[in-house]
Amino acid sequence: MTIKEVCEKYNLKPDTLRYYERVGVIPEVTRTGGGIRDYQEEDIKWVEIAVCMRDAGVPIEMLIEYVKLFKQGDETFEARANLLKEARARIVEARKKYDTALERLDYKISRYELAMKTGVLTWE
Amino acid sequence: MTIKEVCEKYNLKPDTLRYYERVGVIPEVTRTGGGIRDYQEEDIKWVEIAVCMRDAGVPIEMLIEYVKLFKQGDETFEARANLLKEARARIVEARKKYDTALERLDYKISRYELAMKTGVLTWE
DNA sequence: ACTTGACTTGGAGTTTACTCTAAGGTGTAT
DNA sequence: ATACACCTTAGAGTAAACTCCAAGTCAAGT
Repeated sequence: MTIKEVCEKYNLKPDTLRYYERVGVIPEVTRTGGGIRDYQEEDIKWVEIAVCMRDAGVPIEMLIEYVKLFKQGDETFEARANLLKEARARIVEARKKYDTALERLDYKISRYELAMKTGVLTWE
Repeated sequence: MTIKEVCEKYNLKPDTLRYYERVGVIPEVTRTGGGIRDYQEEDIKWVEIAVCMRDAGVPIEMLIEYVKLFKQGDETFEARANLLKEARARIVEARKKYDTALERLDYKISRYELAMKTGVLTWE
């Protein structure tokens, strides 16, 4: 799979994928004889993880750390698990804040709906 | 309430609050005769909204737009409601991605827990 | 009155995560 | 073999959201 195809699949720009590889968010991608990236299933799995985690706000640095540990082999199972647990905790925290904001927005929107009928905006 | 006190309350830096005011994320804050910020209840409400929305990833630009509309008065109820609805939709979308990431993390973590017992890491 | 610490402004600097540019190589269809 | 689109790298540039700095002002305590 070419870089373009992978980008289309995950809605990324080629520059982003090259950047991910360069800084180590994903391991080195398989290449053709001529040096052109040819993403294998394994490579695509890594892209998928990266995209999924980035979409949940996991910082680049954390993903780089994970790939680093992965490359060090089986000695790092625990370290990797801990890293994932930390990422998990962060996402749970962020999600709580999203819920708070949603509640607040729902209340405000309902007040505006009312105000659009009565002409008067009131709180609480 | 001084800028420092408000910052302590919401875990912000004074520079952040001044920045919010400067770019219009919150309206102008009440000042003492000497020109020093003295946050009133009303001012603090705005800070609270800003923090809450920022924590949910609502961009600065959107908050600025909201304050702009607010300043224009009662003609903008609908526009404000629409803005809030858009913010809401974005947060809902982002939250979905957080849920996906959490599922994925839970699966991975469980696999690592297993691997730490068996010594072998396997997927699916 | 004077020290001390917190406040003010305008503007420059930083961080994170891309995103673009220039100069050149690859590969496939005519 | 010659376009042509697409690929490569190194390195520079950008956007968003702060964050810091310098130079000066304000206010509370002694």
